[in-house]
Amino acid sequence: MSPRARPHFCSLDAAMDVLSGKWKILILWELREQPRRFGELRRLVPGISEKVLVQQLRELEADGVVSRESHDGAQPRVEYSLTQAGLELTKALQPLTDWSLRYLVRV
Amino acid sequence: MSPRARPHFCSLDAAMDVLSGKWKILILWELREQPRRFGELRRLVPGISEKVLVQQLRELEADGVVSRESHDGAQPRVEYSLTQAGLELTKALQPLTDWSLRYLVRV
DNA sequence: CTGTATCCGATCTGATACTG
DNA sequence: CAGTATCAGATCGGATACAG
Repeated sequence: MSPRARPHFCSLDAAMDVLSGKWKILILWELREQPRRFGELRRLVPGISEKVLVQQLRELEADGVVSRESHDGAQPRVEYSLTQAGLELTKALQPLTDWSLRYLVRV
Repeated sequence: MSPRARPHFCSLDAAMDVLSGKWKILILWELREQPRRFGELRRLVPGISEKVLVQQLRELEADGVVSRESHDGAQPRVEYSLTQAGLELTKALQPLTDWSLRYLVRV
């Protein structure tokens, strides 16, 4: 769950908490241009288990960066997308990506 | 240690790895304006154990964002400071802090 | 003062099987 | 299709004692 039990020492700490989780960055990345269905995300994030995918999506949703929309019919169909906050978050991460390219070299 | 065993999927992922650790953000914050001695950091980061402080400092050092300088005499004396990469990293985190203030409200 | 060495519990992640 | 349930393994962080 998020906010996780841990207290925050500063606002940056709180933001990091939103991103803490092995796959969250990748999930946000896959949602950056369009909504994705659960099954799509499972394919786009190779190696993640269903349990963990659901869990990380729930946390991102609880933190207000992802929204979940369920269109149900004969076949269940659920779409996940970035909220405004989520979109702004991906933008706020750009300098960090640049820093990484400059100083970490390795990818 | 860092880079930790985990493979990275993108450069942002690599940057997040540098910051992953319960106290690293706080340690970087305390080093942002001046070098600090081990004992100072222990006091400035309340609640951290010596073991974990050393560990996180070693990882930050391995990732090239913190440098350690040992001036030894009768009393051991060690100073930690930000490298150029570390300083740039703190700057790259500013938009994330702003995002947090705008969208998370809580601190 | 600046660390090491242990041990332990909490948390996180993964594999697998199953359900509406 | 979109999840839940369960169990196990790995990793992380914390407490404490001790050392150079």
